[in-house]
Amino acid sequence: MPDTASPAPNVHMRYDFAEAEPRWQRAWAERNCFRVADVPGDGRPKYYVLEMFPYPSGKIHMGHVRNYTLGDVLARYKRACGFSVLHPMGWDAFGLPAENAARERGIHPARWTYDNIAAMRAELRRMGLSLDWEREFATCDIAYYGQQQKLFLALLEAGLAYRKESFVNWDPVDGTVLANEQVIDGRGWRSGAPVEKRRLAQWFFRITEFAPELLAALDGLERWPERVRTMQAKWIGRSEGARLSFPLLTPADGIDGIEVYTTRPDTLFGMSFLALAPEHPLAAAVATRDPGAERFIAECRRLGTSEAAIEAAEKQGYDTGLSVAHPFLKDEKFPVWIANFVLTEYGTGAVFGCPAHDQRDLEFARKYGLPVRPVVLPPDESAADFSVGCTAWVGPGTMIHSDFLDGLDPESAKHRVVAELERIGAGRGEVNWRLRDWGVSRQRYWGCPIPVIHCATCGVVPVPERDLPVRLPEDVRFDRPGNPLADHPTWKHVRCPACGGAAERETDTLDTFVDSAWYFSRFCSPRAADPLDRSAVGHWMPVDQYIGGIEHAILHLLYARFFTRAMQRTGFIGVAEPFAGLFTQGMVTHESYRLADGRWLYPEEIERQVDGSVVERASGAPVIIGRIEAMSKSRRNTVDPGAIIARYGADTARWFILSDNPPERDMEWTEAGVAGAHRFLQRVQRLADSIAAAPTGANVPILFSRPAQALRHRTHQTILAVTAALEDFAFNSAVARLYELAGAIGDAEREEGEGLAVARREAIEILVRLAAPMVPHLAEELYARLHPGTTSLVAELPWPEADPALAASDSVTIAVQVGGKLRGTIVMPPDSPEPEVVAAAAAEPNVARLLAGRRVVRRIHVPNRIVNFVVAG
RNA sequence: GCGGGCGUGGCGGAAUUGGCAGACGCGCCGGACUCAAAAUCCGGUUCUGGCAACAGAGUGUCGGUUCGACCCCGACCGCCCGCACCA
Repeated sequence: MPDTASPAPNVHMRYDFAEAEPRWQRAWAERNCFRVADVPGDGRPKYYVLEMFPYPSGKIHMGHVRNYTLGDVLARYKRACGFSVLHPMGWDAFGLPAENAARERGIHPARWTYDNIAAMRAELRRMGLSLDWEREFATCDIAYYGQQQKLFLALLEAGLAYRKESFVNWDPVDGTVLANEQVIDGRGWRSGAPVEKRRLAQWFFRITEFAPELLAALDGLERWPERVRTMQAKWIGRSEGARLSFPLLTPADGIDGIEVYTTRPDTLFGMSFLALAPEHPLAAAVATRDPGAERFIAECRRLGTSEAAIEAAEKQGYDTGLSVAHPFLKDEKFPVWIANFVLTEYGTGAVFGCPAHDQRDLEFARKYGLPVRPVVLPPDESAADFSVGCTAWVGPGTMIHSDFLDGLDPESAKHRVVAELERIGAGRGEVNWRLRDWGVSRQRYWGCPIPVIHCATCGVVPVPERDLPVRLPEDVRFDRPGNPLADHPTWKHVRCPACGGAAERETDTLDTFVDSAWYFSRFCSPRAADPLDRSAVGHWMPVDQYIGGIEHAILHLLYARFFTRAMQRTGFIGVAEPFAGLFTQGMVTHESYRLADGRWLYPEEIERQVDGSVVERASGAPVIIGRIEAMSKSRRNTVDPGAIIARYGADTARWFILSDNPPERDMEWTEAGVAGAHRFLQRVQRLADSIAAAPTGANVPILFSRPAQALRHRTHQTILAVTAALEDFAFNSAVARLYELAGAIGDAEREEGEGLAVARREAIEILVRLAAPMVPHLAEELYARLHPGTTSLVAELPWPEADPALAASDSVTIAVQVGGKLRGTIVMPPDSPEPEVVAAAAAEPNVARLLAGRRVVRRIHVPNRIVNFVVAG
């Protein structure tokens, strides 16, 4: 039997993370370390740190681990710095996968969702995140979506929500409508199915009303990545131009003119044709009596605009036979075409074609033999021989063949022609936006019911306050396609609140992006009887630091910005912008592995041979190492955080994920990296235990020996460096500084001198406390071992402060250059006078050798950094 | 096509923003301990020449500004991301 006697003080106690981590998690919970009030009265400055809340798929993935670790480091650090920190967690719980589970496995969406939440909550708790769990909610809680219905009605009343019939993006696989933002490369963002166009009555949020301020306010979001701001700006898409109308020479079908939007009114005299979108009302009217037009329009619809963008760069058109007059060229008439490249949603759904100065118009004109008339003469060209070949001229120049515009530059010509159009009443200057109103109707069960009632006599009637919330029925069937709410035998049949007659509930539910467009403000007062408590959101909002994936750069972040403004206008909140700071983390990647037959293997199914090759563990078959790419189930290059935490502990997972590289970049998850992180944490633990066991003597020594001083200097410099790194989100640099300090403590173990024991105890304690935001459990454990009997928790301690005297260096190393090349270094007291530094530099042996016999023409001295002798020749 | 970002050892990356390029980690090489291995500890590790001191080259390429450039300017090459018939 091994010796089982109690360990001697200098024998290292093993740190059992599996026992210790849950123990410290309980300790934090018992002391309510992370709880804050809705409206705190303690006068501490507030800091709201939020990570994008997860969809409850059932298991956390490494992306979650990275996201929540980053946020947790920040939350713990800010708390130590004296902030009162709001750090909540919840669940983005409505959505399609729950309905798919219901269809495929017969589980009720609610059951599936809440089971998943329970499983994921346990995994998140195991990570030791400093969350205020009392604020937790799921968006599928009636307490949440019921409040959301109140917000919807407020928006409806304010005219920010409305219903209209329109062409919508229809996802034939998911059987629902998608917002423009949810169509990616012509396909549904979830299903990947090609999107079709359908005409349906839908609910919309009037996000376009805020387009100017959503764009303008981007400039003020200084703590947002430039990338995200430019993406949003492009998405909102402001353009300046003119709207003008072209009268039809022979009014047809009750339409006597066509409105056109253009950003190039200066090229109006270069007009060659007018083109309508296939969905334009006049095109539809023509189609009723022209089978050719009807066929053409049907063909365009079949392809769909987005699909056509991919397939057919080819322009196609159909001549309606109609013509329009020109506002200035009175003797001329221009043909009206239907063209597949004209978008119905942008501008007026009709354009005038100026082939000489627009590439699309040029391609169209060449194909159908339409005239090409240049009106902008490029610099260095002569009007006599300038002609347009197969490339339109879109650059600067001088206006020609343009009557009263001749001689102007295009920019001045724009203003001039707009003024003229306004004078004769044919058009006006107009700003246009790419942003469309946000379609929020979804023909789905597992979402927030839209709280309105359709009455044959009264129209759309809001559900009265007393009848809220509109609760989802629980007894629904998923054995038929389509919306189970519409299919429900009784749920939708109600009395009209206005006239008392028979009426029907709206059966559409809200896009789940609505749920995530305001959850951050609900976290301020999650149990309030109203959607938001004014004083709570007044205290906590905006979110000081929001952290999440770049994939939400447009959709979620733009919707949240809009919805906050809408809530501001309807009086629920006092701020316009929800997120003062935004940090977008990189993805977690991993090598991928596949067998010769193409089958992908999970990392745990492979084995690395001594020669570096890889085989399948079960069969010994050779494995091809694939690309390092984002973890995905289809490539099986995922690593389960639960398994990592079980094997190495939460602290190791956190430490590795922080140490590998800067958090905004993609990181590669490697087995070697995790093992290395784990080794380091064990080393810190051994250091702490040996120091805890060593006597320090009764008193602090009066005199510290040279090595003791050096260690203290390093310790206090580390405080400064780690603090700066954390402020900068440079967690990998913070980690590097802590490695250095651990190395210095280890080195000091081999030294001797007065005060070393005290210096080492100070160093390890500082190390533990600086590492605490990153590895909170180990920090608590080691702090407790260093202070037997303490009742303090590191989670409650203030952030260490550097002693300026100790942090200051008593010497600096100055580089010495000769002719700009490094030739040696000298060590001097800081801020030494220039003559002394230069003299010492010149005396440095190698420098002196190289200066011998050469004329120094100039001496550059940068204090504490460099001396450069510029020599002649 | 338009917009944004990025190019530094075998790898991830650092460099106080114009002042010692390669911190720190991974990997690799060598050593100590061990019967041996693991673990741990110590040392080395940009390239070339040299026992060394040291010298030369070096931050995608070419050029420029500067006493001095990974950093600033110009041109180009490559990679990543976003948008894309937006009139």
